Amino acid sequence: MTPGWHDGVVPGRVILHVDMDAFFVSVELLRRPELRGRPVVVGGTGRRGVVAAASYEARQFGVFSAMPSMRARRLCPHAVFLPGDYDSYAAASARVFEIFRTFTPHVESLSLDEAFLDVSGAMRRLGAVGGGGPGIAIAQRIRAEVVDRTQLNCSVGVAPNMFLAKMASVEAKPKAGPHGIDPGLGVFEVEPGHEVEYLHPLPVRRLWGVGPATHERLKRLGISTIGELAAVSPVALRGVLGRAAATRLSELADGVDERRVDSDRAIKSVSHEETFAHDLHRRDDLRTELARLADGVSSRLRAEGLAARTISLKVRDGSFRTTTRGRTLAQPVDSAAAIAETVFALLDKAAPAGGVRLLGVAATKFAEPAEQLQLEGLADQPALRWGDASRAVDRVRDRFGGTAIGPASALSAGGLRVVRRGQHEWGTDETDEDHKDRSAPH
DNA sequence: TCTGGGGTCCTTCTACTC
DNA sequence: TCTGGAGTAGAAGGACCC
Repeated sequence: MTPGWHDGVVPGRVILHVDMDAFFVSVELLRRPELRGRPVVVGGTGRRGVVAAASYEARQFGVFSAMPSMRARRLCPHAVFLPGDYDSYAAASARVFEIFRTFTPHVESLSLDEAFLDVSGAMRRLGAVGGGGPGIAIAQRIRAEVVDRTQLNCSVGVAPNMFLAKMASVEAKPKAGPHGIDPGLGVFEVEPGHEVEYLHPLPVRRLWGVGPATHERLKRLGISTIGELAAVSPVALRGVLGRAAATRLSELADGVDERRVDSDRAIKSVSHEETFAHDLHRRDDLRTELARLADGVSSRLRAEGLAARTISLKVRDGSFRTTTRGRTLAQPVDSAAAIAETVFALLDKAAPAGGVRLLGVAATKFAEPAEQLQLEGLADQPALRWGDASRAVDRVRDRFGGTAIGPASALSAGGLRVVRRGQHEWGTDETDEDHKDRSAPH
C-alpha cells in the first residue's frame, strides 16, 4: 500500500482530464448503429460549413475537425455526412457529467465532451488502492462506468495538475492514420516526479497556448521542443511573446500549473454569430439578421438571469476582413430591442463596404439585471421599458416553443427565423435559403 | 479548397482624469 | 494657463481553445 494517502493524507493533487472519443459521431452511432465501422463526418453540410467531428475511419483519410466540409468531401467522398444535432449532444453530455459527479463534486467543464476532475480528496472513499498509481484506478472506473451507462467511450489523462492531465489524455486516445486505427491506451498517467522527463522531448506546439502564430515566433528563436523552451529564461521570452504568455509558457514547460479545478465558473460573455451561405449586400437584410441575433443573445441572457453593459457587433466582409465595434451603455440591458438598437448604431459606425459574410452580436460586462434597477427607480430609462415585453416573450416561448414569437424586425420575406444556440454551430446549412418557411410568423 | 461558432485572455492604443 | 506623467477604463484586434 502506498504510504501517506491510505490514512486520508493525499500526497499532492490527482487531476483527471476526461475526453470523450469522437463524441458527436459516437452519439450519432447510438441511434444509427448500421453506420458503425464506416467513415462518418458530423458538421456543417453547407458550402461554408466545417467538420465538427469525424469517426476514426474517416480520420484515416485525413479528415479532422475544423476542416472545411467541402475539403472533407473531397478527401473522403464515400463518408456519411450528418448535420450536427446540438441538443442531442448536450443531452448526452449531461448524462456523462452526471456520472463524473458521482466520483467527485470538483468537475470543471471545458466543453460538451471534455472535463477536468479533481479526485485528490476522493481517493480513499473511492478505494483507489493498488498498483499503477491511485489515479489510474479511478480513471479506469470512470471509463467503465461511462461506457456501461451511456455506451460512449472516453480517454482519461491522470497527472498532478490540469495541464499535464490534458497532455496525458492525448496519449491515451485512439489514433488513426493511413495505416490503420490504434485503439489507444484508454488511460495514461504522468507520474509525479516524472513531469519534466515526459514533457521536454515533446514538440513545443503541444503546449497549451502555442497556436500557429506563437509557434512561428518560437521557430524563429530556434525553439522546437518543450525542453528547448524551458531552457530560455522567461525574461528573454517576454520581448517576443509578451509578459503574460512568456510567464505562462515558461511555467508550463517546467510542468508547473497552479490552476485549480473550478466547478463553478461564471459566464463572462454571451454571443451569437452566423456566417451566411451567401454574402449579404442590402442594409435591410443586415438589420434583419442583426435583429435575429440580438433576439438570440437577449433570450439567452434572460435565461441565465444576466444583463450586459457592453454590446459588440462583429462584421466579416467578403474578403474575410473582420471588424468589431462595441459600446458600453450607462445601464445593463437584456431586451432584444435594446441590444438591436445598439448594434444598429454600431453597424452605421462599422460602415461595411461590399458584401457581408458574417454578422455577430456579443454581450459582455454583466451587471445587475434590469428588474433590480427598476426597483431602484430607474424604470424610466428607455432601454429598461422593454423588460416587461421581453419577459412576456419568454413566457410565450416557454409555452409554445422557441420559434413561436420573435422581433418583428427579424421578420424576412421567408417568415420569422429565431436563433438558438448550436443551430449553426458548424456553419449555415446550404438549404437554409430554401427553408425560411420552417417557422410560422406570429 | 477558402477559412464555423462560442468562448477566454491578452496586448495595444487612445481618451480621460488627476 | 499650459504641459507632461501616471493611472485607469474602454475599444479594438489578435491568438488560442474546443
